Amino acid sequence: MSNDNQNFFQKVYAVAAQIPYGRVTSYGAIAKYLGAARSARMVGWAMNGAGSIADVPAHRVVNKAGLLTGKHHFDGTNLMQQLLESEGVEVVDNQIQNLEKYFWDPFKELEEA
DNA sequence: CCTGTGACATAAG
DNA sequence: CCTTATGCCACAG
Repeated sequence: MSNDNQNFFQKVYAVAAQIPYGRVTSYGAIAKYLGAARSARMVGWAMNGAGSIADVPAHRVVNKAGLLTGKHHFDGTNLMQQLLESEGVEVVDNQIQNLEKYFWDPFKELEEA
């Protein structure tokens, strides 16, 4: 099908929208789940458009290191961190603590679902 | 079609 | 720890 390309953003939104409360995932994980592990940047970019979509909690998507690299795209300076902390996620210096504890793996969570 | 870009990831200095 | 460089790929103009 030729509509896979266009579905890329939709896929990103779909996965991001399924991130449960108090959980986080990485751009690379989503990208890989979508079959485009090298397109992690596209995931982030998709999140850029996600800012217009309330169903997509972009603040739950961080980089591989659990670092809030995308916080600069949020309204305030530490809004992203506050949102995560509000969900029970420990965030210190823009970095998620105990990432493994909060990490939400689309493969594990969705495939086994 | 070509160029620029980007919220990543990894490597190297 | 930091910055710089490269790859990678899809979208926008």
